[in-house]
Amino acid sequence: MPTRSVLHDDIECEDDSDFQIEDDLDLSEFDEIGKSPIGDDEIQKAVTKSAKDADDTQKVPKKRGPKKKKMTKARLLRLRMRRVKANTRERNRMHGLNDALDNLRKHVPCYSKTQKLSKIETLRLACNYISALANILKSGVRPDGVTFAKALSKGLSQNTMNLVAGCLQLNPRTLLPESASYSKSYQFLYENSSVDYVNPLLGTSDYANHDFTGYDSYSPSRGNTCYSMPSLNHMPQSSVPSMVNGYVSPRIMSPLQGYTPDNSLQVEAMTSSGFMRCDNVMETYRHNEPTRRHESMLRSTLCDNGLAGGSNG
DNA sequence: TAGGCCATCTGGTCCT
DNA sequence: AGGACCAGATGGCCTA
Repeated sequence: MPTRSVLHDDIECEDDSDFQIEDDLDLSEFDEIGKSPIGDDEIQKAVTKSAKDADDTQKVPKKRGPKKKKMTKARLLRLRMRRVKANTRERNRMHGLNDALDNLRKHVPCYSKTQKLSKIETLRLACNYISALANILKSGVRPDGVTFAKALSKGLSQNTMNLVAGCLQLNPRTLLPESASYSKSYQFLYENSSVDYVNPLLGTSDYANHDFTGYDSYSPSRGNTCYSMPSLNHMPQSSVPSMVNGYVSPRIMSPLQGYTPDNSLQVEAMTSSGFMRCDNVMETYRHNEPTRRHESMLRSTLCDNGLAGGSNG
């Protein structure tokens, strides 16, 4: 049975003589607590509190049982100081925990310095991310963006879901169960495009030299290329990706879609040198249902720019 | 204003 | 004895 220590022992005070300051009390140990020295005011607070505690103990009626240690003011002060030290350690411990959590935030798909994920959402997203990646390894199948986003979003709050959707350049509605029609249009964009689409979160060798820990990585202040996303300007702030990772490989040409306030879909294409606006396909896709004509126009535009293979029909 | 999130304090427990 | 870890309580801040 291990001995156990308590920061506040059961106490019993007998008379005023208990409150003589012990001669052997060495207060020098209280000069520095943990890594951060405590100020005079903190010591004074501790002394004041210990004195109050000592006063309070006089009101406690005596109990039967083994005789408890006498509680002197000095002893109370010592315990109080011990408590202060423990508080400092606990603070530092929690800071370490938070640092680790911050580190984890940088390794999950949705990292933003401006819109920090909460602790619980960070842990949930990390779990989902690990599961999703494990499934990919296990199945060897690369999921489409919507499927991947849904896997990431399991059990997340709506705000975090929006963030995930923004990271993957999806309309947040695509992650809702009742959004089959939205998913459909995205499936078209991802699966039927003749361009070499690469899921932003499923890095390939093309991404080896890039940091995909978060879209902040591509902010101008970090010296990376910054692409504009005009068609996303009207999206709810929580859904706007300040920059989306994964679209930087020179060979990547990806259809990019954004939503206007009336929920219409616009399509742009993007290359390593920036967005290429496909003017002749900028007609809005009402209700997100791209027509054969839209598809054909998009393909021909991409081909004209040497960014995609020939038309598939 | 209620609820979510967070930092901090605190006492209990376990371990060395 | 003392440190690490944990969970409950509390108060502050922010947002819908």
